[in-house]
Amino acid sequence: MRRPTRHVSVKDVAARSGVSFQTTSKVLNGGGSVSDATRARILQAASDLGYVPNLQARSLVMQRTRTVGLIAGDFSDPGLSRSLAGAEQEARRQGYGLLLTSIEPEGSGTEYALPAMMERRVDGILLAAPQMEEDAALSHVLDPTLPVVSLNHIAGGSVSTVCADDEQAGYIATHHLLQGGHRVIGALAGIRGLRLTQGRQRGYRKALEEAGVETANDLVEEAGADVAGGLAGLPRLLERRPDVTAVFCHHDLVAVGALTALRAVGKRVPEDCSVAGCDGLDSAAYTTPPLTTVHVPFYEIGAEAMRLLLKMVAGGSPTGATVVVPVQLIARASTASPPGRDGSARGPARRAR
Amino acid sequence: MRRPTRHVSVKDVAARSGVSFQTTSKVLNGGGSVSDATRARILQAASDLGYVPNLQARSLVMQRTRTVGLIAGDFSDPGLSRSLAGAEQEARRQGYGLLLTSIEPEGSGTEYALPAMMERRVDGILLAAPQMEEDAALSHVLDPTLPVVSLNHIAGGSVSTVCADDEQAGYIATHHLLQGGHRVIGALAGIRGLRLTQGRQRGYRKALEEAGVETANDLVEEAGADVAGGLAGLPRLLERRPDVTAVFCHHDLVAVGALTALRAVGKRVPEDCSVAGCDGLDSAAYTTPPLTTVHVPFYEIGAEAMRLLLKMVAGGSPTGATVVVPVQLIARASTASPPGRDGSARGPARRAR
DNA sequence: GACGGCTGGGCGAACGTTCGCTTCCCGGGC
DNA sequence: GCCCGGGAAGCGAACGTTCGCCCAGCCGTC
Repeated sequence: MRRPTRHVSVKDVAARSGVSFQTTSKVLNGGGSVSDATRARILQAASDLGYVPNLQARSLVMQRTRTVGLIAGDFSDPGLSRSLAGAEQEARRQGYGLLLTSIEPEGSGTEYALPAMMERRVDGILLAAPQMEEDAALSHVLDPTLPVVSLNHIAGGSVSTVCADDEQAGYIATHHLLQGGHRVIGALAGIRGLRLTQGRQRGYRKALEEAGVETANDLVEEAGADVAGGLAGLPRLLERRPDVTAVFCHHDLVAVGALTALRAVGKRVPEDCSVAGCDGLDSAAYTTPPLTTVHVPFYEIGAEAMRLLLKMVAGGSPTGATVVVPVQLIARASTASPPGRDGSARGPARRAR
Repeated sequence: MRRPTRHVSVKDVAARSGVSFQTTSKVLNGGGSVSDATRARILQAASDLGYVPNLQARSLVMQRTRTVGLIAGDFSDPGLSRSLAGAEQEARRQGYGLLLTSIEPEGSGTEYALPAMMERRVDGILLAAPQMEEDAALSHVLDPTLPVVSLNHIAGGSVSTVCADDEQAGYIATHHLLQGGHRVIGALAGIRGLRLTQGRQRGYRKALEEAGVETANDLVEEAGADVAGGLAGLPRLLERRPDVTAVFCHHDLVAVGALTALRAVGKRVPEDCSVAGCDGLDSAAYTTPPLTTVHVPFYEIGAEAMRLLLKMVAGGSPTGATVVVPVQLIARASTASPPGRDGSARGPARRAR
């Protein structure tokens, strides 16, 4: 079952240029003191033969693979796939390979993904799977000497994370609605238990409390993170609280569902009800009406996480700082003043933060 | 710069169980004739020590890495990211690692991506980057002994590909519009030069020709593959041909842009103009109105491509069959009969295929 | 003229595996 | 009592690198 053709190795190059293979190695790595003549000869031979260094062998002696692992959740998730793009780009920029695994929605990655990465001796691991937040055992099974960065909070707290300022996200979206004059603002919350959801929810409540308006529990409805969740969640919310004039959705996809659901019950957006999303997906710009949202720089988060990870790899330290990335409001046409109020966007509720 | 902690190797396990490391290796790989007693002792020692085999070292002697490379274009592209998911899942199922690189929109991948994979001695490469179609040099620089499968056509023709039946896609979308009674059907074509675009365009023309309706060049407008393309392309088309009553968009994202653009000029969909997309993105179900589209099984395409690649890897043969995957129409509310015609969806234009 | 330093290059070892072959020992058959 | 067969384990080599150390020659210097 061996591959039929042998690759050309340093020894082949050495034989062709009449030196020892160790000297060849020196030359090919730029080091050592070798005369210009032999250097040229070796380089020539290498290019003649089409020599490609074998990183496996190099890794063996160097004890580092210049490869990092990335354990991802569902990369159909647009946010995650942007982060992946950022991480990949940064790894590539620094000359690292990226070994990708995803884990099933139920799984924690402990059974397959982690062993697969360990066997391949990755220099570090980037975690990008929300479902890993649940797994308390994870931090035990993780090699404590291996640099790990996560885009999600990991139980145990020893893993450094890079993520968006979710509290700020919830805050500025809600604040924007308050500024518009809304006083009964519902929320379609994300996946229960996730730090992200908790953060956005905290921001939402904080904004409401600061403005001195109602923060009742029946104003928030769980809606998951996809369109179907919004489609189902909004009617439930509306049934309980028909008086809401604005809804803050933890996710843009949920907002898309909410938009559709509102249309279905005959409510106009934004005239009858405003909708604000969160995530800043590209597609949010093309809903009807275009969705007000909070832009989360997923790409930069992925890149920053990889940057941090590689710094830890280079420094040999398994722990690093935790980074929180700021977010930004993008106001569009899905939010306006509530019915029966003329549209002074800059209301008295404005607060500094 | 070496990693501070040594990993435990077979020698460590051997030392602890009092046998030679080769015997340990035998046991750990299930082979050889070893007494049950020592086998148990070795297994125990391995688990005590937390032994993790080193695939680098194994690869070195086995001459295969159980890792395949995947060179992707932009994986913010929803279709590509679905294919990626399918490919990853299949690789994982078969115990292969996946080394991921993406290439910049301009690049062909020859400069960085390919060398990076070759150095890491991947067992095969999956190509998933549309822009590689352009690069005629690619098939030369590719190691002819290395199994390669592509999701896009590769110049030179020696690379086996797995892709959707794009001609069928264009055909059934157009056919559906014809069935609705449309006779002036425009097209917003995808990225120029791509096989995918050519195929879909061919299907579009074929359906029109079979129905005996006009196939003028001024009915087709280039619109790329994203929302902005549709946003810009539709007005251009409409200006030239204000009489179109239906538009076939090569991509759902383009259709989203077209929908928005139509709304902007005061045309109702589908009453004034029908719109059909192609790709079958999830988000197409949630546009206003929900988009009629052709479902392309990206996930299965990715999985099938990986399956083919791994079969080639196992068989040691660098070439394999080319697979064309069927597609399926999903009729939704964005298509109906043209204005001034009552809505008999099953018109006389129906043809078998 | 001997010695020291520098330069160009070689050599052996190590990294962690797998694989084929040899060795040892024990039991059974003639 | 001898030989042979077979099971259990060991040994050496190889995979393709990097690294530290050594050695031979040459030049300059006192």
